[in-house]
Amino acid sequence: MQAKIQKLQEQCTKEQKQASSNIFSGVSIFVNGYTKPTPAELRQLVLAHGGQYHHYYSRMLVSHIVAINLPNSKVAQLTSEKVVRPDWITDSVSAGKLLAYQEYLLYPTVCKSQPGLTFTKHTTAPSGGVCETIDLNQKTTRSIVTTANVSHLDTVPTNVAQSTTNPSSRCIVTATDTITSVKPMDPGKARPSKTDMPAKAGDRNFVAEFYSNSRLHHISTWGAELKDYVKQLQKKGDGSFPMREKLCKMAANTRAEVGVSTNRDTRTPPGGMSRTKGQRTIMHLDMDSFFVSVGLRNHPHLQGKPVAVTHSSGKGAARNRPGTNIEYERAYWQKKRDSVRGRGRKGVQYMHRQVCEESGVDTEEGEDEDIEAIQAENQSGRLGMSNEEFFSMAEIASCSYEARQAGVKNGMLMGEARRLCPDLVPIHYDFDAYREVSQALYDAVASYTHDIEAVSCDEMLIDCTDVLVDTSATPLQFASLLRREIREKTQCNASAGIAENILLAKLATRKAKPNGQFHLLPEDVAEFIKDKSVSDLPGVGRTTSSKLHAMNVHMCDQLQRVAMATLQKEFGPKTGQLLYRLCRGEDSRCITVERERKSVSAEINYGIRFTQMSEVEKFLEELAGEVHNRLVKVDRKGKQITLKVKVRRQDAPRETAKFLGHGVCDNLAKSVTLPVATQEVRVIAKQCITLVRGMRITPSDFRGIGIQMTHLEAPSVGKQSNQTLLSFVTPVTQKDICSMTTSVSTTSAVIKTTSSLMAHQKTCRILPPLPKLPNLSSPPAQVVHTRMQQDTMEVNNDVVDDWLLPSPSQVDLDVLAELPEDIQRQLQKAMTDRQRSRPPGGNILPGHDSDQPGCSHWPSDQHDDREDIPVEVTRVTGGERSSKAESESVDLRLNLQPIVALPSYSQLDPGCLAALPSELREELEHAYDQERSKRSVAPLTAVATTGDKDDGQTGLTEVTEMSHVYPLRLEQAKSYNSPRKSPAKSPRRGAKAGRGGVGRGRRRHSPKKLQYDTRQKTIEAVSPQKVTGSSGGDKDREPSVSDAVSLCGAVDFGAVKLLLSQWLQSCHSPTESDVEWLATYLTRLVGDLNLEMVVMVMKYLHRQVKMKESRQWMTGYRTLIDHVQAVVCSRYGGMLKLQVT
DNA sequence: ATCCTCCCCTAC
DNA sequence: TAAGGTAGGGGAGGAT
Ligand SMILES: Nc1ccn([C@H]2C[C@H](O)[C@@H](COP(=O)(O)OP(=O)(O)OP(=O)(O)O)O2)c(=O)n1
Ligand SMILES: [Mg+2]
Ligand SMILES: [Mg+2]
Repeated sequence: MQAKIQKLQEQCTKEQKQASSNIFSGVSIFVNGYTKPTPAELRQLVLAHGGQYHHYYSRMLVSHIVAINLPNSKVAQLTSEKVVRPDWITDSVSAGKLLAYQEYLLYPTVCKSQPGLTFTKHTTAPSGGVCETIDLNQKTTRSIVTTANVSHLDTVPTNVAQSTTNPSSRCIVTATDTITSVKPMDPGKARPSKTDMPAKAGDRNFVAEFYSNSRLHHISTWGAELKDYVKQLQKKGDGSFPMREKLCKMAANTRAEVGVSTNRDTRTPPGGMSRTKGQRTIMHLDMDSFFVSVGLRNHPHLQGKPVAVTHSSGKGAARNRPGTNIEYERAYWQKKRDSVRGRGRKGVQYMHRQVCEESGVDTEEGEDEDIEAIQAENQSGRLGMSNEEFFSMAEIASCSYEARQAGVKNGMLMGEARRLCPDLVPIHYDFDAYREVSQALYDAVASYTHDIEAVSCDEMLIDCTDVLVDTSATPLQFASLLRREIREKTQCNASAGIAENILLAKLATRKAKPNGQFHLLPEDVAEFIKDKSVSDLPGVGRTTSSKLHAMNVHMCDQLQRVAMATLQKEFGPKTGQLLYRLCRGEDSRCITVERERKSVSAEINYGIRFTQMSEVEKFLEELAGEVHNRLVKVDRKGKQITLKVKVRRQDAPRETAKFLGHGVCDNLAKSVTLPVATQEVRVIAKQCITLVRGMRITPSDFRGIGIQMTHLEAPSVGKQSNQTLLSFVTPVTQKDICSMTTSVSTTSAVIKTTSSLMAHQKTCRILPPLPKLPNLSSPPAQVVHTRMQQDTMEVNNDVVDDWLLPSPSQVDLDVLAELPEDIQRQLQKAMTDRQRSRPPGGNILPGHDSDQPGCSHWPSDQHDDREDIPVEVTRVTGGERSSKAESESVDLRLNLQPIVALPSYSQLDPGCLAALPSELREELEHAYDQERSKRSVAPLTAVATTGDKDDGQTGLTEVTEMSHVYPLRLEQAKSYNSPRKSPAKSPRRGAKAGRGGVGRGRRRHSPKKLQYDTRQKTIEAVSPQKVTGSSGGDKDREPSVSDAVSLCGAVDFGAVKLLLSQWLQSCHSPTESDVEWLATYLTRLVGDLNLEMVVMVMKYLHRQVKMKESRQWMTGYRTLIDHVQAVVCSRYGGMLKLQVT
């Protein structure tokens, strides 16, 4: 403590010495929240010019508060405070004299609604240190300033401290200290100029900066590294473990001392001698509150205190950044809550549930959405100054067991944690140290055995069977030894669980923690597992446990009573069986080494804020570089590139609750399969840029971006004449190269075959025939082949694509470059040839791309015979943390490319066809006739569109679906059914090739807008709220169709559909009020127990919306889904089987 | 059946 | 302020 005070004082005096003027003499500032310039810079300025700076607020000491915005509360308490903008400081410095602060008041006219600071009226800090106010007796730091009440305690030059070998030389502060300030100007660190800009994507070095601060990135990376490390150990090890001698001795000593049958370990056969044959002994070893334990080595005085590792400084954040609307996110999560019943969380006991209400949720921790909600509630709540005011959206990576007693959990937001545990002390990350401790942990164990599976940086599984046989030690002896060694080496505690399998070992560890060990014996398993919550089972997470929950299954013994068949039906064969076995304590998995890597990816969903598409593209290049590096690191190339994007949801506020967080988003994914695996940044970047352009997202709406490579292969294989190939490309101008952003793209299936064939036929150097597309009369391979015999070499940019080949403008030369040269030539020939035979132009989209020379896409508004050029597929999924309805993926086909074909005739279920209304069937058959005659196919949407126009009628999808799914049953106890598509679904429906896509083009051609009046008409509904029979016990009841509820007078489905169809066509996007109206109508239907109608309406909407390919419509539809599910849920305690996809 | 693709889910 | 990554398992549903 003294040391700290001294340091602080030194720091201040030192800086004061440098005072260059005295303009701030008598001025003593406190900076609230984030400012520009940063508080650190303001501090420097003020100190440099004779003023004083306080790291937290004290009315006694502070003459001016500096802020750029203040939370919406407690203005009344601030009446006498001088709250000024930062430019008062800077301007004064510029002017060389103290300017009148009145000109710089943040709120010149103080009114009642003026936002106020979040601190209490009173000030407790008595001692007026120049720089810091430190009160050793002040226990409740929170009573001083809530926005700055606790900050990291190791803020005193951590570098200095850490570079010191003697930990005790580090700054020491006891937990009761109220030193809460000194958000550090670490002398050693070049912080100041770095931190003054928000870390936004696009900033120089953002990617590196982000990753270097991302705990999840770190643990992920380390996990992989350690798996690899173990692999290497196993490969290189000679099987000798000298250290085992120690264990041998230990075992021998114990036997000598205690005798075989008296220690606690008594029932454990030493050395596994009496172990059943084939039975293994598994030890699970896990560091106790890992990050905290490591961090506390530098803060021994914090031992025994509630501590959390977090980026939060401990100051409250500015709550009301301009543009934020926390209420929105609150509402969003609230809605989710309503549509997901009883979501559970690990370690949270299920509480009794009434229908769909979520009693469990309130106790649910670690859910950022809930926390956001809670924070928002606080926000709108009372003005109280206390601790609850503390606001931070920073996540807690790890918290000490003391903190856990208060309910704090890993992953929880700091704001929420501080509500549960006001004394929670935040400490900084120390990634280097974690990594070192991890290594020490692994090394310690590895000196005894290599039968290890790396689970994570703080955790591993050990198959002890051999060691124990070898040393005649008991498992607990081995555990003790390991833990002792780990503690000696790392000064951190580990706990160990021992059992006959992985599952039980993990459960045993949980029981052992903290700093303990537990051997679960086979005879105790049944009793042990019985009253474990199902969510305690590893592999049972939020979704699964909530499904189980809905089946009224909470404890393992309850789960044991569910038949295997039931579980498999509900969860799938594997998962069903897994659950069946897990709840019995059975687990036959062996500890494994990392097998072949299957994917490599990099994504960033934080700090993504763009204004220009060019920034997006630049960022993609950076990310591509990252992916490239990672591919190189694992020595792999990838053939499929997937671009994952988070997009701000249409109605979400631009400013997220969490600073620079991603907020409520739609998820889009788009992928391309290359003809040849690649590692190249340029290739990856270009592909991604092409993909992202195709998504047509407003740059400012990006919230997250990721690139994933799959279909990995070893680079050595496909790597031939690279050099020459590159030179082959060289003649093409730089401009050309840049503009050629799209690769040869066809369906994955097609490509896959193609490339495998290529590999096969490498020797003959002839392009393999391109495989037939499904559903199409084959574009004959010979055609392609023939064309390739011709010879021309020019590459022209403005070409139209052909049947199978992409347009040259879409060929990525880098990809091309990876092909064998002969093949390249053939390709080029083929393309130039094709180019001659087709007129150019006509496929350049208006606007957007037209200004970009090489960026022509497949035409979107025309479908000629190009259905076979399946392209990338874009998908949209509901917001992050998907749940139930929201999690369903939606194919929006935002990109223009996808052109869709009818399924091959033979694929049609004849019965299904027969079941269609005659007009529809005729139309469908006509479409097939057309296909047959002109070798091209009427796009499915043509059919769908028909349904659209033809209002009395149902479209194909709907009909088939209805006939299969109906009667749509209430899912009551069945909402645990897979949130995904219903198994009884029409096979047509899901057909990827059969969806959306074309509808867009069509629609564009005939935008016949039924105008506004139509919509208005639609919007007034009639509702004689006639409640027939009701709730209790009518779940099994056949929902009765009632004609009492109408939408604008439309009662039967046909009429309703007509209205809806008019509505859908009348406007580009639905207005909120319209959606609300519809929601009201649906609510009434539910009230009328007319669920059948609800389902039909929803399905109709679904189908239409899908074809609309509009995010706005999709969002509207989703809103309705959420609404309907919530209403149905509250009424019936179950959910409808509705599709969001 | 068995493959493949596109996701969701889970864990740290 | 805040750093919300990453990989594998597996289900659904289509193709073969
Ligand atoms: N949501 C999470 C969970 C974990 N971690 C990091 C910090 C943890 O210290 C480390 C190890 O995770 P554990 O699940 O092992 O948790 P702890 O080691 O912190 O606690 P314990 O193992 O004692 O339960 O991973 C994280 O950053 N975010
Ligand atoms: Mg741990
Ligand atoms: Mg762990």
